[in-house]
Amino acid sequence: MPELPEVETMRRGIAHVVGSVITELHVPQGTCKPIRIQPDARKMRRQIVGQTITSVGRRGKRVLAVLATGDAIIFEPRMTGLVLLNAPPDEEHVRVAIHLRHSHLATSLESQIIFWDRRGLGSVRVLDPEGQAKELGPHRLGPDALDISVSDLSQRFATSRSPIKVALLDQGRLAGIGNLYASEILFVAQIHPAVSCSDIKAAGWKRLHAAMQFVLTEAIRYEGSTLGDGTYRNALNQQGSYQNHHRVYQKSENQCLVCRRGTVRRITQSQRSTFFCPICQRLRKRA
DNA sequence: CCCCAGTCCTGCGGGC
DNA sequence: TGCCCGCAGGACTGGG
Repeated sequence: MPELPEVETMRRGIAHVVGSVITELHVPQGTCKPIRIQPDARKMRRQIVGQTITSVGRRGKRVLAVLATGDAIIFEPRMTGLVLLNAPPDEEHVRVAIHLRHSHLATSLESQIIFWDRRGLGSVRVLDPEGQAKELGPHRLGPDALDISVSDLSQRFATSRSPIKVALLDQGRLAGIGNLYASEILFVAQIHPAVSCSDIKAAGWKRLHAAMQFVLTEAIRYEGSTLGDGTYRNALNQQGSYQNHHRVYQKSENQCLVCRRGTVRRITQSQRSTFFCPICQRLRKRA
């Protein structure tokens, strides 16, 4: 389930395609239901083949390859999507292959950006600047979790009466956090996941902000989390290792690593699993 | 506007 | 051995 650290790792993994020219677009017709492609393969091919990639970026949980025309290819992995350089885990779930010529290299190497997706909930779209402003703009997506300031964070959340864990998943408020990192961040911030946003005080927003920067940066350093199903991979089809450093996620019944007294609990919030330590993360905090 | 349940989609593991 | 069901949780949709 790629979240900010996994998507940032994918972005970094394909970053050196900047300067390359797109020579071909393949949309294989596999056995599984096709993913969302916009526009259709023929129009997309017309729009991107022959164009140079001028930058590779990230917005929340999406990877962007921006072309010299100003158009951008937007990869949205959702649950099981991967943005790879060559080497997909298997052929049957390759959804899009973008062939490149590294024209800036004397050797003229060829390679491909591959969008691979087992479950097929992800999408690949090419949007012009107007479409990008509409789909990625501030009214659709909140600020990136690695860019937001403490004051902006508290202002955007404090008026909500939702539980903080649920609110953190709202990409319109804040972009990049998903189910796994929401639990990890709240644990480090020592905030109970069921606390209403409106009950969090200034000190709490400060801790949450610091924990968010800390956990996301740490997770990027370990190239993200490859969970038990082994789906998530970096651009070279290698596993991340942050799963070895999780503090609470999928650690129900484990002893808490910080207080050594509490037992990690799993609860369900908005039909999603949340993990926390009931001793470190009290509903009523620090009287 | 705000919030929640339902939906999409595939692969895996449990129960019988 | 095979089948069905539930579960995983990204983002979107419809309804209260």
